[in-house]
Amino acid sequence: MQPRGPTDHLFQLIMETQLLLCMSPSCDDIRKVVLGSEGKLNDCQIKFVNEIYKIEKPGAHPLSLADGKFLRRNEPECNFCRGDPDKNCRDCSCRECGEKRDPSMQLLCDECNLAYHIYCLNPPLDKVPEEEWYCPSCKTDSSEVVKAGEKLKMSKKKAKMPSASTESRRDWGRVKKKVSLFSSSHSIYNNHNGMACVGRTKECTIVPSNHYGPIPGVPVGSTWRFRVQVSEAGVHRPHVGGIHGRSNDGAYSLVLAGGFADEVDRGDEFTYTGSGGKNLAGNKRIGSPSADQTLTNMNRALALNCDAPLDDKVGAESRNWRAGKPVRVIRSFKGRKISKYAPEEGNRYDGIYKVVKYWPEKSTSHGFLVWRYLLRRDDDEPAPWTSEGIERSRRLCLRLQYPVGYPSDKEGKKTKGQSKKAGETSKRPVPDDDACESASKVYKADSAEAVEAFQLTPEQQHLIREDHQNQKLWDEVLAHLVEGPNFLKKLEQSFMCVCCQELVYQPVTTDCLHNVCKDCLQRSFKAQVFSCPACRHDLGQDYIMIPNEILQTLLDLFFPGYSKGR
DNA sequence: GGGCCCGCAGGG
DNA sequence: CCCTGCGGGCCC
Repeated sequence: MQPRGPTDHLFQLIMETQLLLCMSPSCDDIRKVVLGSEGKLNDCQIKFVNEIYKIEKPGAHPLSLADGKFLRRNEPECNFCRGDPDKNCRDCSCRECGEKRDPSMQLLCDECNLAYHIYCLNPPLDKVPEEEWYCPSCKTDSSEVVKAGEKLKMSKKKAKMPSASTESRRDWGRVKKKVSLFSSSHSIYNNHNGMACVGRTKECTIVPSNHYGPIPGVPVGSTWRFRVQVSEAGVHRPHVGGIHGRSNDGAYSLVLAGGFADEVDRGDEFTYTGSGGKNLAGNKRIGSPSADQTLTNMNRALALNCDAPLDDKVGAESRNWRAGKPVRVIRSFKGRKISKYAPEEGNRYDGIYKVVKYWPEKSTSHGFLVWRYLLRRDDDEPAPWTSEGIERSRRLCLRLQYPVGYPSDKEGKKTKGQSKKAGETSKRPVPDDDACESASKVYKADSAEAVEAFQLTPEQQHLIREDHQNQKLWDEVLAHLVEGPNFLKKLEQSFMCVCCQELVYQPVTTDCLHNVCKDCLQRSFKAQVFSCPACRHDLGQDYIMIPNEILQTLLDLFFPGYSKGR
């Protein structure tokens, strides 16, 4: 085979990974890691793939870390052993003995990435170490090396293996490696910044980030403990910022968090203050007012939602307020200090509002100019504080969502020093299943009735009947209609492209009845792989890829705007 | 309870 | 790339 470019190498790997997946269905995570990347992986991901390969596929070759590019080392085979499984090789297998046996016992050095059998080390290890590990040539301080018989907790490397739980891998309180030019030791300390500095572990892909209006499947009243979760849900993407928008388009969402004492919240209507004019010196995210605000950036974006020509001098009032662009509004518990409509805990999605007018004014509290906005609610879904809304939230079993795997109190960190007595109310409520115990018990007997069933429009029903090829799949998916919001999640899973792991776009429905993005299938063919990426069924080199327009139309109906993000 | 300041995501 | 930012945990 001729040498190929990096993208094709990636594709080759994807294909091989899929073969692995067929053999080992517990490999959801490698699937995400490998397939979620577009042509290049970061060092971490490469290491991860290497580990999977060592575990799942003895004799496979590690990836190269060079340039962060997605190249398998010594493509197509190791330069030294040419991939011969019977040949010993100290380059792609154990550095000490060169033997390719026991791939799962081979430890990768966190510095040079070379492999060592744990039993080939001197002294040998009896387990894969929990923390970072450095090989004999990289290690410079023997006190940092985990020796045989030392106490070992749950191995980080093990925890990353596909056989481990498929729970989120959020990095609770990140561990930083401090490297000093003058110190030879690999000192490790814990930053313990927890949720302050974590990144997203998921991303909303069913709609693009510049999507106006509700997020499909997220009902009014949905509540998350942390802003990063709100971002993951696609409801309000910035982790910190109050307004999400684009200065030449408009604002998509905002968060009410009581940042300004002179804001007024009447529930169905509220005033909001623009951003900027703050002193962020000292690497701060929120500062004290120190200058006049301007109608630029996010402030301009929000002004563009108003149904009136933009005016950055005196502001403007909408001609027809309902005609303005919709803004998703989230109320944070922090707004409690100035608003009784703020939730007691977390960040709650309260529905769609429109900008009625905006104007500049001198803040009474600090004297600098701020841009002020009046927003008014325009949503058919009942507001969470109305009796109708409360009833609906109950029916939909909405409650404060914590991140998956969020550490519990008993692990200590948080309550240490606070000497909170057992049983005393803690900020951290009980995990999901017990939270609204009494309510869920009532519904347990017939949980399907507990939520509002998802309603299909006549158009959707019609198109589903027309999508003959996917009839069986639709039957399966439609069985989940009774689960309400969960239906869309099921739908998304069922029509996820096995290559890019996103909702299929321009889907080709194969003879073997799988749905793959046309682009993904074309990439496969370009890499000389002519089989169905889902089941390996041979499609033939001359296969004509015809996108399933009915399915595309349906997916656009269910997930408005998602294809714009492609 | 207030000050400090970090990674991260998003826009420009 | 650089700039922005109605978080959040920790230390005092």
